[in-house]
Amino acid sequence: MPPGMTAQEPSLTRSVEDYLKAIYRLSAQGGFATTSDIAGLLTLSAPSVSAMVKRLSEMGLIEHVPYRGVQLTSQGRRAALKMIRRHRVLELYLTRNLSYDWGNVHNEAERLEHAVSDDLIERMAAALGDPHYDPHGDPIPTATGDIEETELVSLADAAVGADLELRQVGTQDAARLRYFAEQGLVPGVRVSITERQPFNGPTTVYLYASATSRIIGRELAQLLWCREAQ
Amino acid sequence: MPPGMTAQEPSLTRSVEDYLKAIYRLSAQGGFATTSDIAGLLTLSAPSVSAMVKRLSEMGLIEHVPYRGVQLTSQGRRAALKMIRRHRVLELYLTRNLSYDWGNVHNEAERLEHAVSDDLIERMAAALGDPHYDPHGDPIPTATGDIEETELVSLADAAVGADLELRQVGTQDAARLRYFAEQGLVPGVRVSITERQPFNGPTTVYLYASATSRIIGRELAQLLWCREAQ
DNA sequence: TAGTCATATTAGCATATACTAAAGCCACAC
DNA sequence: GTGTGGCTTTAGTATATGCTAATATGACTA
Repeated sequence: MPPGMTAQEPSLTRSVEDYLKAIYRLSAQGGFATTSDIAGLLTLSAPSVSAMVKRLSEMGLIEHVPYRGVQLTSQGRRAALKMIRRHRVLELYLTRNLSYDWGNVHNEAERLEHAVSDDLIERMAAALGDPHYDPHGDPIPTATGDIEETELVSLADAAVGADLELRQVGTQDAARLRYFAEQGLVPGVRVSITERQPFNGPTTVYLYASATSRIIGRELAQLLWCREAQ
Repeated sequence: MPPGMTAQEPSLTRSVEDYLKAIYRLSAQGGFATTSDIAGLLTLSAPSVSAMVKRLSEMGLIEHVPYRGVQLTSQGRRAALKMIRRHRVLELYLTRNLSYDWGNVHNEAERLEHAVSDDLIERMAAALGDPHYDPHGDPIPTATGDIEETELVSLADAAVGADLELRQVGTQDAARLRYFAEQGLVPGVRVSITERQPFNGPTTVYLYASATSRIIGRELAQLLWCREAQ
């Protein structure tokens, strides 16, 4: 490539963009995103994910360790952050300028983020005064792909009623990790806190993915680090 | 279907939506849209169009007369007008609220029109004060699918520099029709007037599709009815 | 009226993406 | 240290959409 020329990012398909976003979320803490986690997040079958993982790997967007999982390459990370910027700028624009409320805005942004041009996103960002946070308080990556790390809160301390995304499980203990996995409490899942008993009592959470609830004792809840859901 | 329930329009793919729009434009004067006209407008091969025509026909969106061409059914026309409404509302919104100029706005709207929800379009239309015309002066169909017919101007009278879409050929004479077809002057093509000789002289037009120019005498130019290009 | 040529269609194939069913691998448990 | 169960991958298939090459059709021309 001649000097002074920037790499021409190939335009990605909608599916590829969705996979990259999912992998970004699942591996944000530096670990691997597993096939079944991705399948769960995108509501796809594991074999479909396996096939796509192979393609993404050949495209240089992810690193794949068979039977282990995947991580984004810097190219993949850049593409994922671009989609997240698009999503969050769109959510803020639709909320501020077209009276969407937080509940409706996600699906609209989810479709638009694949269709808008970079130019339109920058125009929207400029119209909003180059914002740093979306309507949910999540940080908006810059156009150059930098993002502020989000603070995490443990499930034991988060407010009742909060919509959360589980980001990190704060233990290496296999038994506990297995128990969490059995309960569907893995990084990436979205939960809502429905109740908490007084005097350091258990927290009750609703899992959107399975439409079921879980009661979690304080000791375990303190291990589940979450952030406000996107 | 129980009374009081409205028909659930199945969501169409991006390709299908593009075909319906093209067929609408090509058959706006009541005639048939031919396979090769559609292929030319969408820059696809004729066999690809043939295959899609078969599918659209089975879906009840068009009527197909083999070796003749196609026309929209009322269902297909409704879908086409919905896309045209989306396109024109988007163009106006982007122009008015995000500083797009007429030259840039078409491509952006072309992609967004497949991704926006009805809800978003109605919010944009409301924010614009329920407009009746897009930035090019073309009428915007209503949400219920009504559209005002556009005025046409003959190529002999349109201003030099105008960007036009050929909509209707004002003769039944076979020799003239054949000549127009040979020259690529068929309904749906987009042209720009580059020059006109004085004293009722010929008009020179540039055809975008073939990137060539044509010099057309006044008698023939008067038969070519155009509208401002979308 | 018959031949020729443009246009339309069919045949055969490619790619991207999804699925289910079957087989492979790994790691915990005993 | 081995076995079993769960997760991953492979095999085989389906759909939507595109292409080129070959064939079919129909309409003007001579």
